[in-house]
Amino acid sequence: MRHVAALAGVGIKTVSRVMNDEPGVSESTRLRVLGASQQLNYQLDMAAGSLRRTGRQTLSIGLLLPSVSNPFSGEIHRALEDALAERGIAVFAASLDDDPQREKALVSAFLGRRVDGLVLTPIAKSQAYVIPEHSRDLPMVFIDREPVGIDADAVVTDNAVGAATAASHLLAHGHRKLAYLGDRTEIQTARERRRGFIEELGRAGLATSAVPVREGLHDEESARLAALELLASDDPPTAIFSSQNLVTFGVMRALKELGASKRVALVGFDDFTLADMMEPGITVIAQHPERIGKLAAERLLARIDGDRTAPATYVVPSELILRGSGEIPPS
Amino acid sequence: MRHVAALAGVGIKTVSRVMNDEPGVSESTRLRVLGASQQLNYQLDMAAGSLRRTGRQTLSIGLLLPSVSNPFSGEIHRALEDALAERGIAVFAASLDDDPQREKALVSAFLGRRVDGLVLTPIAKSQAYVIPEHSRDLPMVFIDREPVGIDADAVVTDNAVGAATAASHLLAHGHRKLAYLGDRTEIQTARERRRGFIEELGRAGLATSAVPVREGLHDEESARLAALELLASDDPPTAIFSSQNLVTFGVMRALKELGASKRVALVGFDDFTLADMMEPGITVIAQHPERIGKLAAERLLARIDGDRTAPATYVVPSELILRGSGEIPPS
DNA sequence: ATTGTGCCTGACAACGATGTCATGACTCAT
DNA sequence: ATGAGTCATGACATCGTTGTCAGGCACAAT
Repeated sequence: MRHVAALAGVGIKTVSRVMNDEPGVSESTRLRVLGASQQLNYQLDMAAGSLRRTGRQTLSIGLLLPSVSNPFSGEIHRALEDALAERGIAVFAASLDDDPQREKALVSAFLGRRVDGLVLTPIAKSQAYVIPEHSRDLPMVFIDREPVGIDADAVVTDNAVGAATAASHLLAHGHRKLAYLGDRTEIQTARERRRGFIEELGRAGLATSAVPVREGLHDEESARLAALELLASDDPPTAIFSSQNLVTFGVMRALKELGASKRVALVGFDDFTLADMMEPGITVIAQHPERIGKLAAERLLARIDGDRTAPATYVVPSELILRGSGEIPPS
Repeated sequence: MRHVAALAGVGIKTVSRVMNDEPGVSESTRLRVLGASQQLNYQLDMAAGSLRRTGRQTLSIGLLLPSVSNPFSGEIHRALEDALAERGIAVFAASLDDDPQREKALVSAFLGRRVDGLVLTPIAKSQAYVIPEHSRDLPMVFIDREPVGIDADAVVTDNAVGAATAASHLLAHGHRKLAYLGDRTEIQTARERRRGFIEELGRAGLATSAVPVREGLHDEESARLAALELLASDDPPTAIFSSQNLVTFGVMRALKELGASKRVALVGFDDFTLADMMEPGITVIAQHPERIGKLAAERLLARIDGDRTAPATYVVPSELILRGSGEIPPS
């Protein structure tokens, strides 16, 4: 900036005024400064600026996702980015990989970079460790799962309701022998989905203790094996609910292997590309990651703008999408 | 930092030393400072630090992708992140959306944040606008496509070779009537893939002028329509090569509608989830985004560490994956 | 007693910007 | 001509940190 000032023959403060579009600079000096800055290819240093600037904003936020390569996370990321880009806010994104220690380390890395806010998918057992920052009014929105040990904004899918919808859909198609295949129970959303599914069966008068529940499935292969085992039992289910994409894929593989794709009903939680191109099409409870991202961005911006209302949890409804696999009648 | 110093009863420079693990601090003061910093929940301000620090690194880089919600981009992002995380480098990620102006604006936004390096997917017709920064030794690696108007590092897939492999694979299975469905020709990779495909047919002695080429396809629907039209012609192709995921999906839909999935051969460029679960499985030329990301990270780190060798283009080989659709013989 | 050698330690300037405030030049009404 | 008001401008302190350097202390060697 000094060089620009020298070249334009003005004080550095005047350069600062021009670069920030502040009033009180005559048109002629403005042009002179602009010319000099272009000639030197000068660009304002945002970090240095926010050091002194009142409010001290860095116009950047931190985003913690299960993995940036996960399509669901990608959609959230994209929606957030779009909402924040309008305000010139850049996004630091990082992957957690189900590692609670990484969660803390990354939060710390973002804090050290003085982000204006944090959007995070909680992984660790408790998020109490960010209480100091939260109390200091660092804007913070949790997504996908509600945080534990801290009262903060959260944006989540109606997991239990969605799973219950799946259950009642299968019941309505005449199924009485249903099975639940789910992810690890440490994951809050997995627990919620199971609860919603089982409770709905209970409301319909089914002996829920007799409903096969297979949990702890975190990849395609374990889900495939669990489904094969279930379907090979004496009294196999006529309908399966899978609580997550990878589990759904595993079940699909098992059904295909057994040639049972058109005989056993399947409803999966989470939509996925080409679900409608499968044979049959896969009926799903779709989440709306783009709405989650958008809503999270809105909440975060509101907090950044000084909203001090009590934290709340915002629920984004899921949606049942009929494609065939969920409408197969019991055999 | 002042507060920590005051609480610990030391000078701020000593606090700085402790926080940066510099030598020359007695164990007793070190503990006192550490205690005070924890009590105050103090965290170093990286931005302020790098302002003064020699080398002036911010430990953050900028990453420009077609879209963070695109799975291919997501894989690259993830591989980059993993390689950079070891050095404590954080990643600003942003989506370009095929908008050349956005490319420039985002580069500018990252420069203003004084990133230590840039990894970018070029969209604009020329990347000459970053020459000033590149000359100033700002590390820069282009991915997926080679930049125009600037001599800089690039990491790309062997697009032409991959497409040629697809062509020779189909030829080997006896096809003589092949069609090419491709993306917009403004996109360098699309042109390369077409070139590789057509040239290979030429080498095999086919009259390439007779090979139907449909380009400018950028989404499923336009690809579907193009495929339908081709297949409804007097002399329909017995094999189709699609140059990109969305185009492949469109072709798959068209084939399904016509009940021709098992009659017309199909090879797609780019792998995708569940490709093996389709009926038949879809044969593809798979790219390796994770290798692209890893290699880009390595090049960037080398540049950051002062490597001044001449810029080069690194080619990541693609891979033919047989799944059935590409092995259908001509009818 | 003096000098030298390490080791800790803190005062101070500097990084690149912005907030505050004083200054000088004008204009305009009295 | 005078005082008030407006406008453009730059000097300077400051943001939170690190680089430089000098000072003080303890201990060993002379």
